[in-house]
Amino acid sequence: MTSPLRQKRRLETAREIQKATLELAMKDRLEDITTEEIALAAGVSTRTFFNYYPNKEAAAIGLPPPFSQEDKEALQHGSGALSADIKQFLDKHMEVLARDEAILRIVGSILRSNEKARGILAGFLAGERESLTDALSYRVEDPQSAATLASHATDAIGRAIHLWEQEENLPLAAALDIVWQGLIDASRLLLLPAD
Amino acid sequence: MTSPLRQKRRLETAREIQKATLELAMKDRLEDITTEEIALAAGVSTRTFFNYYPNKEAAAIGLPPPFSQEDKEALQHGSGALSADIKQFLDKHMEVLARDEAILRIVGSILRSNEKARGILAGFLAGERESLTDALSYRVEDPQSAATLASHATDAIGRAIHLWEQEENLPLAAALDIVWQGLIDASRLLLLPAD
DNA sequence: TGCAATATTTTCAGACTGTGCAAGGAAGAA
DNA sequence: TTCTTCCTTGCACAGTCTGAAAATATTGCA
Repeated sequence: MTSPLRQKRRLETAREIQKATLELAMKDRLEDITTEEIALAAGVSTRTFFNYYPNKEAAAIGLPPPFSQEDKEALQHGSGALSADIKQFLDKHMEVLARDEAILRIVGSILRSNEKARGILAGFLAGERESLTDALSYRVEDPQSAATLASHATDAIGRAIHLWEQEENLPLAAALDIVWQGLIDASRLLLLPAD
Repeated sequence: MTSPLRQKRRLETAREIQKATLELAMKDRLEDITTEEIALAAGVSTRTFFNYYPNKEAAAIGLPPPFSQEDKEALQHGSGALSADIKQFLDKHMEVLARDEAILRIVGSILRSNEKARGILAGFLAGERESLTDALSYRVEDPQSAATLASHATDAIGRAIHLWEQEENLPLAAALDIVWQGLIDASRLLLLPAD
């Protein structure tokens, strides 16, 4: 059994390595940095680096916050309008993401140019989406609709981050508001009959 | 200038290499195959392999068909209900994908377990999504809605393929129909007020 | 405190990936 | 044919990642 102290230390080291990775990646592109440099900067051996992350792209992404169990349950048992409840769920998650804006920005820029990093994040998001689908299945009978909504939700987060990266002085929460409105409008458009 | 003949030869070789990659990947997992083995099986040198694809994951994915320019223009200038026109656009694309069902199935299974491959495909899809967003911008004023719809569209394709992989005897086109219906239903759910 | 058990980090060796470069070969153009 | 261009190849080399075992550090407990 791993003691809580050790788990905490592990998380700290993981974060140290991510920090070192991102700092180096701000000067050079991630591709031009070697794992050796990162390990050196983080103060661990190369082998230890690989004990924490399978590759430097994963190190750059770090350990993104998963959807909160509590929030998922709240969504599951919510009784408001579905769209309002989902929006609230996303707001909560955005709040968590906003705690590490600096990291989010750098990771975002890396994701834009690095396919491998995108793939790793996509894998993580697929898992999150699945867990969200499960939660939504309690409120939506049709599995396809539940899956669609979960997909819309993770998508909205991604697009909100994208918008926030582009627009100076637009807070994350506000970016989500805009994206969300776009989603609602798009839904309306999809239900519109021909002119 | 590259002569048409050479371009054709190049495409053929690219396909040969993909074929060799997929054949080997059907026995072993892609991770356990070396580029050397693939090159040998494809009858080219390792160095040539890397002239065609930057890595074995890209070789497995090959050159996925992009959205047809013609179809995008038809969507752009279409005058039917937006949802019907998008659906038709997707139907057309699915038809193209269905021409290589065998490859699609193997690639699908690889994508499920291989992050790097996912990343490569994600990058490709991001480009396609962008071009679709441009096309939709002619019919939808709000950029967010256009981006949302484009995202929904590529998403639907992905989910349709996923469904088709799971359900025995469900044609690709039928899978898209189901997924699309889920999308429409989800749109309706999002516009619903609280109970 | 100090020992034993356990977890972590490091060292080392080695297989595999991916690129630059220069030589050789094949197809198309003149 | 001869020239040109593109493609393929072999070779060398830097970098990635893994397995195994030795060296350290941490924890729980006497």
